[in-house]
Amino acid sequence: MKSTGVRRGGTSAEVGCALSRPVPWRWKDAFRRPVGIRRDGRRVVRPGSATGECDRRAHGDRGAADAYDGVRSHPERRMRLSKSRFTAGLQCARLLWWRVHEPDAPELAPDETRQAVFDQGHRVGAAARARFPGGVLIDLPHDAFEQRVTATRAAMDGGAPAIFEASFVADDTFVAVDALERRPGGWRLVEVKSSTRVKTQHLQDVAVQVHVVRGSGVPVESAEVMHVNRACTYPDLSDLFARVPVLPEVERILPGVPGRLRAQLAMLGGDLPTVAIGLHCEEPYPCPFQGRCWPEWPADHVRRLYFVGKRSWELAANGYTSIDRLPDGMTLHPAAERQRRALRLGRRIVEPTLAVALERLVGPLAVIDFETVSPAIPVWDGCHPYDPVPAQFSCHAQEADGAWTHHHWLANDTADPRPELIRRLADACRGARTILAYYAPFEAGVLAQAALAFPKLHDPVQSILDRIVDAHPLVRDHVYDPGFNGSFSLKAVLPVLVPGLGYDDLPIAEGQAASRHIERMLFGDPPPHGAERRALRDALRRYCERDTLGVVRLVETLRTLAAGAAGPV
DNA sequence: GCATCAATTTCCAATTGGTA
DNA sequence: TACCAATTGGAAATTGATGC
Repeated sequence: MKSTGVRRGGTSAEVGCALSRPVPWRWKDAFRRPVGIRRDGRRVVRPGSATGECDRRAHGDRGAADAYDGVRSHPERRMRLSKSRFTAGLQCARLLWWRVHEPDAPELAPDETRQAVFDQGHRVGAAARARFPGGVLIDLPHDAFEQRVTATRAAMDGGAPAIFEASFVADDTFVAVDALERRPGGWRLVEVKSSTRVKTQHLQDVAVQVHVVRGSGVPVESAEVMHVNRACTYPDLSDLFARVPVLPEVERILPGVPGRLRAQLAMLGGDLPTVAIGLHCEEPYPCPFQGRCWPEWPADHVRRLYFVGKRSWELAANGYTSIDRLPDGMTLHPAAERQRRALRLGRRIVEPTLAVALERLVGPLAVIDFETVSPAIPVWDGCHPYDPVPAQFSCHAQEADGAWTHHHWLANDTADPRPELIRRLADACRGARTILAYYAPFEAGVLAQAALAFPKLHDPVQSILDRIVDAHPLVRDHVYDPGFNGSFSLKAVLPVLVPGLGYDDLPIAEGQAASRHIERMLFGDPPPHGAERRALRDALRRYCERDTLGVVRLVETLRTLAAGAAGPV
């Protein structure tokens, strides 16, 4: 919900910046229209309200279109839009233009993480089909439009109770409906989503399908979003899906669909359009072409302000582009305030409070890290869709003499990994008085859930939870280095505070990639074998080990910094 | 994609303050 | 005293950052 900037019960919030007495800065003050009305009736212009550089940059065409004149000069193909193109076009005209005119753009090739999301979606889609007995799949090549439409008609005429990938064309737009279900009074259109709830963008998705299906002469009497149901608990998968009727909401959107389709087709007939960058670059989905439209944000740009989120767009639009030029009265998150000070000083800030915070870390220490798998369709007892289940851990544990020993375990088959993992982890942490994890709520949550599923594991889990401490606030609440670029994630912090200990040298360098590889190793069809499997397991071990070693070195660095900060400045 | 936690914002009702 | 606007404070909802 977007803030209107006006509170209930009065209009005076509209004139806040010009009140005669000082008022505390509120975030929304930065976002109101650049021109306000003072209580005395005079117009005021807020500072920095001239055309923002943000807008000027947005016009920064890179001439990419020129390279594709050849594509554009081809004779017009009649069928230009599809369901996914339509929704892309709703997000941004440039995104749609590039998708159509430059389909082989490297930005459009899914990276490992996006591919994993798509794969998960395909598995969910296949499971959804099993919920429609007797359904017929239109199993033809993706781009065989005419044959698919013909096959769909044949299936409808042949009395199929449900048709998967039911294909239709109208208004130069092709859609393939996930499931079209025969009903007494017509047909029910079902859109399958691997999300756990209906989202607003799903409604547009359904709307364009209803428009095209009805435009093909097929009566659509209801429409549903069929999404994954988090309440479902393995082994009972009978309620894996929830089905939500959405036709009333969709009917409200439908009148606008033909105009949007026409506008998109007209836009595609022209040159690359100009669109200002903004929030739509990130919502509802991060645009793969950000690299073409966005400048390289300087270290002091408000885009890099910690905890700023989408407000950065409004700040920039109102002329506030530099963090150190934000008004002094603007209250920031304490870490963002420290970031602003560090940028103004041009150096790292270490608060004297760091030493106090480090006193909590009573040795011997252990540092732990998990890698998890979160299948949309649960596979182990007591699990719900997307529950993260630990399948690998790394632990650096301090011996009595202060030396570090590394412990590690990685699942190797489809058995539930939790009992074995927790037994080994409890062993590894036996001598530790403090157990550190970076962003410990994640590890703690995963452990607590395992104890719920396996009551026998309660005691070892509780013993770990009693000693666990989060390393993340040690950095966020006490240290800022301009090299952090507004992030306190381990991947942002470690290369700055522990130079030389990054992730660049590792074949697997990121948690989501690790998760995807573990899933492939355990459930792949076929799973990797032989040398490939050994290499994969080695890469996973090295990644997880780097995370815990990183926290070990990080704590050492923090102790050195704290000792320096405690002395005379 | 999802979950969690903490921070922030919004909402709503109660209270306070000013004016007629 | 009645009324309205402004302020306050707590609850609920949303957002942002982090993890996978």
